[in-house]
Amino acid sequence: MILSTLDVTEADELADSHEAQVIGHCAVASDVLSRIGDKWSVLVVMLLSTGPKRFNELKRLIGGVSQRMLTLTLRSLERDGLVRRTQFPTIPPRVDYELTPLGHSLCEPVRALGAWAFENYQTIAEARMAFDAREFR
Amino acid sequence: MILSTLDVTEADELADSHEAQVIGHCAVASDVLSRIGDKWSVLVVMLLSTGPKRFNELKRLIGGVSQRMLTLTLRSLERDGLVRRTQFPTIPPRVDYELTPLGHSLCEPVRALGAWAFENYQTIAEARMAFDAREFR
DNA sequence: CAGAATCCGAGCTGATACTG
DNA sequence: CAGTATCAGCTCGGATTCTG
Repeated sequence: MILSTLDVTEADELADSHEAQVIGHCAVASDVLSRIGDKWSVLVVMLLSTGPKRFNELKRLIGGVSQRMLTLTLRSLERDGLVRRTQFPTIPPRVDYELTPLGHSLCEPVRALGAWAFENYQTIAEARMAFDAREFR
Repeated sequence: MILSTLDVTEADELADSHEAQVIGHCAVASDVLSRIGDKWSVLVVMLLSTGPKRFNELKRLIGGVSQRMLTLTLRSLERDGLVRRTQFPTIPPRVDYELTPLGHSLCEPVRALGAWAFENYQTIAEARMAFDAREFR
């Protein structure tokens, strides 16, 4: 179970140290990150932040995702209560996906991280090139 | 190459739409997330935010990490310019890891996400249980 | 102490075909 | 349209062993 990485025993053992709090706090942050850190979740959440979308609409917008992965991504977002799925029993079937309030609240910190990424990804790219250049001496 | 998921052709094709910007912006965010969204990077960065640490010191503090994964995590953080590695040619060898200014700047948005996680992970856990309960009807 | 190298199994992923 | 089912390929990650 992902969200119980920090079980009670471990927490108690380290209860006093300052690092324990850092670890505890970050274990939770880490779990959330590994949840939304996959290839598609953030993309989906951010696209849904502008309003409800249908399945194939998302698929087209994202572009590089297989229908299998989009299904799995949406299902796990729904499971975590970030996305609400509404299906209309029409023919052909129609399914809408939209963010829950919880999903919307996630957008803010994600946008903060996105802003950081946007400001620094060139620096990162340069650091990588410099690093890789030193590899081949 | 991770940071070029959004290549120029795609960017041009979608240049006008509003979603294009969402996608473009989020592709970068997504790359960064998939970079730090792995199991250990955030933990390492946050631990280093309190000061330089040695290899086995980090290993002990984190607890559940194999030395292989810690090595790989540190190396890729170093490659991205988030961590500086300093080795002292003593016997036994000693290696210090510390955050670069770039690494420190990452702490802020990550902390924001951590705060969100801390506030909401119980809600998420409940949503999961509710979802899983509905599975078995 | 701080790794590098190797092996190997579990799990993620994409492609493909099928369904209501 | 919006999925499900199945299978093969590949990557990830842990355990173990070896080195300067």
